[in-house]
Amino acid sequence: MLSTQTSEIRPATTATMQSSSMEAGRQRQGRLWSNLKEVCDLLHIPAACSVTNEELLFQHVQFKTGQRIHTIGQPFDTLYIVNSGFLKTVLIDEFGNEQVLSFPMKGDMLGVDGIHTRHYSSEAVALSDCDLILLPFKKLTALGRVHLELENMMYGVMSRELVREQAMIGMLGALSAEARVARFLVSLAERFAQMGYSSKLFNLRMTRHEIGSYLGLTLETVSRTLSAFNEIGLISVDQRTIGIKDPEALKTLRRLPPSRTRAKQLAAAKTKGAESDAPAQLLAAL
Amino acid sequence: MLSTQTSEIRPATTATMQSSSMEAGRQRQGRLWSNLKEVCDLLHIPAACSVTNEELLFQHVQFKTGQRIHTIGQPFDTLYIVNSGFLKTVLIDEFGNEQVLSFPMKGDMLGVDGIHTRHYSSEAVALSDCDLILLPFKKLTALGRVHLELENMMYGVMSRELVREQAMIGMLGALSAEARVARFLVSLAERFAQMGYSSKLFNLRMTRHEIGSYLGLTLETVSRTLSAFNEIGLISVDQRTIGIKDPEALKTLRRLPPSRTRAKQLAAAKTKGAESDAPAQLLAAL
DNA sequence: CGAGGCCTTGAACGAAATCAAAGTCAGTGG
DNA sequence: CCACTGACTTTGATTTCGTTCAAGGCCTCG
Repeated sequence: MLSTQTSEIRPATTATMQSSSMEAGRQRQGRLWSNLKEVCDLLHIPAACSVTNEELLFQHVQFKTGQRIHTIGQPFDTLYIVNSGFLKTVLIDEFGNEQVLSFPMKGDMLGVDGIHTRHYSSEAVALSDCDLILLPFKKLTALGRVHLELENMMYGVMSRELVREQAMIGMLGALSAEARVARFLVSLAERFAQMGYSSKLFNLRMTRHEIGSYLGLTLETVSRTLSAFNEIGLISVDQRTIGIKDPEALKTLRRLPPSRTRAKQLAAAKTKGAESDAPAQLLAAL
Repeated sequence: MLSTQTSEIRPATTATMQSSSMEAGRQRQGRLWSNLKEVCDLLHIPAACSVTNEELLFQHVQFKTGQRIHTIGQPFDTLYIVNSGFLKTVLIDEFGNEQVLSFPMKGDMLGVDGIHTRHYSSEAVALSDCDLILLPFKKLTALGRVHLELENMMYGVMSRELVREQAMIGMLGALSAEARVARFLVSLAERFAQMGYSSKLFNLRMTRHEIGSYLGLTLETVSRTLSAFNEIGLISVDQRTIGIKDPEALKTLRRLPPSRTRAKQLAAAKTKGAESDAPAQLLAAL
């Protein structure tokens, strides 16, 4: 487990990754540091950063698999950017049940929920060995007043995160189990592609239970749905190894929608009464 | 409908509300304006605002019931704060179905989702006549660099919104229909209390359909759940008038009481196990 | 007074949860 | 090296909760 966090299946740009991470940090006293430009790049913020200020450095910190980055209620003072590795963020309800909120990976920001009350409202846990960049919040806002790209970055990243959560709410509120799992796979594939890994074949970092929690489903439903996708050829599944076979079908798979589909199905059922076209019904209707 | 947006049942602090809204705006050219302090107060941001700069004014705009504040894809340039009235924000999926994301009211900020892409990613609609304060985003960030309370306010409000959405995700992912409706009522009651209205008796501003969309349920389920709460004395319901009878029970409710019909069914169907402790099951278990 | 939205309630169905039992895999220690 | 352990996954059988379909009532407004 420890050794697999960087051993993606088909790390298409291993060389690139390594060299860029060499660029992206300079060793100092056994740790790594990044400058503003590198931080902006990581966040995909178009930083017309005239000042490649080498004095403006942000420290890295490493976490091992299973370690907690921050816990609920802990006093807030720093944000984190994921430089490498995989994590989960969770809420804990009044009886200890975890609700997974996100699976942050390279380029994501952690800790924003702590700004409001000055205490983190969620918990972040490393699912693999991780390298995070520390952004002390006070320092960050002060710098933001001088380097406008940075200020812009902050607002942009927070807004982006908000939009992401809105999409999540929409998904939980409106989509069927199959559609949720399908979209989850697609978004994972896209994230991997962005990071230079293969979007066709990858390992899940999280358990079925964590996926289920994230998607508002049970682990059995997740497992069954993956098996069903496998059977109809949309993906291949072997434990945590996922192969994406038909990304387009996954993207357009959605809930057996309100009235229209149902009408069709009823009509079909009434006219025939015996023709069960199971595979077809798994696909998006309309 | 138009005349009811300010006529809350039992407007406990009508006088206060009116006088404060007199304070909070000065008439100029037929419109209202607010200064920085008033904006901060509205957002419940502790603004140790030394500079009660009267030159620093933000314009109000009024919307009538049903009017759209912004639409999806529209270019973003301003944020809004709700000074009075009730709204909904929605996503529209690829076939026109609405997914309600929030019901903003006094003190809430709108439009934050537009910062990232410079286009609004949701739509906001007035559910009653509304008075909104305009915050041109460019102007706002520029001012934030001078007035640190304002900058702080921005980060704080965005973080608060993020936390709210996280709680929403947790709710949609983990709670039963009854628990969702119960929490919805509790949070509404709390919002009304904050605004100086009664938290015991109020009118819903939205249809069952909109509530259902917000909570990830059908309108029938919402209606049935409200009726069930009414029957067991947690609330009173008459169309859109809701009376909160037992706020504590609503807050802690997990899963629903087996209704008498269900109890009957169970009794009729089963004579085997005699361990049916229906009354105890009325309250949240675990 | 009639039309159209909105709300309530019932009956039947179905998607996902729950309960249960094997099967797989990684790590551990004899 | 291999058996043991415990966490994770798959699959099947059954149950339940929420949806869907349907019908009727209520309120507002023209």
